[in-house]
Formats: sequence, structure tokens, C-alpha cells
Amino acid sequence: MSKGVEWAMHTLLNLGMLEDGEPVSSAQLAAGHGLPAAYLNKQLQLLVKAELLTSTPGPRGGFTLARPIDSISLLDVVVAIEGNEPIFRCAEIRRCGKIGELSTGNTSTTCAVKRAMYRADMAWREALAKQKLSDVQNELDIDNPSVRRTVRRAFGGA
Amino acid sequence: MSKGVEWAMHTLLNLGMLEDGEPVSSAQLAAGHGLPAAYLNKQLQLLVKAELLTSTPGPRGGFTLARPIDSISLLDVVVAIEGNEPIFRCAEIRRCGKIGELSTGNTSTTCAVKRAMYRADMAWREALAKQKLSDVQNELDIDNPSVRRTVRRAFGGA
DNA sequence: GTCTAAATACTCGGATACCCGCTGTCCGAGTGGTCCGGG
DNA sequence: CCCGGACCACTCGGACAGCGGGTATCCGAGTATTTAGAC
Repeated sequence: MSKGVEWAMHTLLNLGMLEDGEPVSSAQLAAGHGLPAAYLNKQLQLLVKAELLTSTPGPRGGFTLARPIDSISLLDVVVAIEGNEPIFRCAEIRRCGKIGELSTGNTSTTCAVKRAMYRADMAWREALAKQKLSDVQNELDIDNPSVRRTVRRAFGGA
Repeated sequence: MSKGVEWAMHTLLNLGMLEDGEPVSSAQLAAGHGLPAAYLNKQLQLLVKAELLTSTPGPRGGFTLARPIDSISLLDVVVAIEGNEPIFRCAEIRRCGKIGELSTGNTSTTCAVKRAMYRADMAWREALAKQKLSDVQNELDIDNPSVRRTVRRAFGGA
């Protein structure tokens, strides 16, 4: 999995901890975690395309959450960055080679291996969809009660 | 995910459909699904290292299942090929950059994002561990009752 | 003082190289089978 | 006919290239701000 997912997660969480709706530039967001600004910008564009962020150009511009964080699931973030293709790609090798040629029964059904892997994939996605960014935010608050103030000072005080 | 997982799945299932304990060479296994023999051999070595297959060198040699298929889960295969590292890699970016420097609270706890992603990862792994290769084999029998005979003829009749 | 308009600085957005890891290939070490010669 | 040994063919095992996608970077299009000038 690309590390862009981790960057997107923390960036969205940081934006969710700011009260006002003021946009934050990608440079500020990148400086918050020591990330390369240009590449982070590329990932944020994916989040804009997924309608998780809203971008405003020009001075005083930047990115803003497009939806409340309790409506954004971890799956939304993963799909926005990685795409929604399943982890396991079935190349239908069952129909190739000697076995595929000798096969006589119906091959209309989808590959059993693919089905089994797909079930596990769905379990993963459900576990991701069940967790909202707000849940993670609450855990952050419990771990470190001053994290919200820290984030605001890191961005507001710049 | 690397396509070697798919190859390993089908190869193990094919070996499980053979009655006798005669070893099957990687060339035969590869011909069964039209795969490059040398590269499949590389993947099978990983399965040997994971103690899912037993290899016997020399003429009439090849690979044999090291354990009964009802004791091999899909997770075993995935871990053997891909390794058992979690899908989501946490780079601990929360401790980097401006936010990391200004952070005052305890950072002894593991990253909340990492924990959340890990939960989904565990759901995926549990779903994989719950399904044994024998379960997939049963589905294959239902889909195509003649698949076992086909596999035996593909390998035995060579 | 106020309005207008141009210059400006800052932002996103997409196009362009770089690099690591999966993919694919090859050759050597080792072993069981086979064949030949001898007893 | 039976046995022993050397040869051989076939197998796995690890070492060696090639390429695609993620990673990183840069420059151009667009806009709110600012500022200077005219009324």
C-alpha cells in the first residue's frame, strides 16, 4: 500500500481539528509532518477528485474538508488514494494451459479462488468503512488531550 | 498484491486433487496453467520455505503437499508469498514536522491511525485464515464436478 | 477620499524524470535412474 | 544371470537482467490581494 494513504489520513485529521473553515495550503499541511509539499499536493488532488476535500486557488487559498469528518470513513480515504480495485487480481489462469484446455464443465461461474479472496477483501473493506475519521480523532484525543491545541498552533501560528 | 499468490493458490489446489503422493515437477505445474516455469519455481520455493510444500530433487522429483489441504488456510498462502507484514505501513509521520515538534503529550501509545488500519488488517487476515484450501476445493467440485478428473489427466497423462 | 485598474504574489493543477520492487530468465549443484562391463 | 560402478538426464535452488508503478520534482494557469494613479 502506498504511503500516500497515511499522509492523507493525518492530513484529513489535522484539517478536522481546525475549527474555522479557513483553507490551509498544501505547503503548511506538508510542513506539519515534514512531508514533500509537491507530492502531498498530488495526493490531495486525489482527495479533491473524490470529493473529500475542497480546493480554493489564489492567495489565502488551500484545502478544506468537503464533508464533516464523521461522514468520512477510512475506506473513503483508501479508495480515494489507491482506487477501488480489489487487492487480489484474478488473471483467470484456470482457463489457460493444459488444465484450461482439458476443462469440460461450465466455466460461467467466477473463479472459486477469486470468490474466496473477494470475501476476505470485503471483510477488510467493511472493517474500514465501519471506522470513521471522527472515531480515530476521538482516540487521538484520549491518547493526547492536547493534540487539538497543538495542531491549531502548528497551522494557525504559522 | 503480486500475482504469485494466485499461482500458488491454483498450484496447491491442483496438488491437493491428486491422490497419490507422487511429486510433480514445476514444469508440469506451470504447463497446467500456461505459466512461466522458472518464475513459478521461484514462488514454489517460498512455499517450501513456509513448509507448505515438500521438494524432492532429482529425476521423478518435484513438489508435494507437506500438509493436508484442510490444514492450509488462504492466509498461510498469502503470508508465504507476500510475507506477514501488515498492508498498511506506519512511518510515524505524526512525530515529524512542526506538529511532531510541538507535540507535548505522551507519545508512548502507538499511532491511532496505525491502530485503526491494523484492526481492518486483522479482519482481513481472520477472513483469510477462516477459509481453508479444502473449502475452496469443495466449491470447485460444486462448480465443475469433473475438475478433479481433468486435473489428474492433465498431470498424470503427461 | 474614493473608485478603478493594473501589477503582483501566492495558490492549485498537471506534465515531467527517477528509483525500487515485482516480473521474468538463466545457469549451477545435487540426485535418482540407467546403462555398461565384469564376475 | 547378478552385481557394481560410472555416466547421464532431470530436478530444484539461487544468482542475474528488464520493466512498470509509486515517488519525487518542477513549471504553468488562475485568482484574491495590494497598490498606484486618476477623478
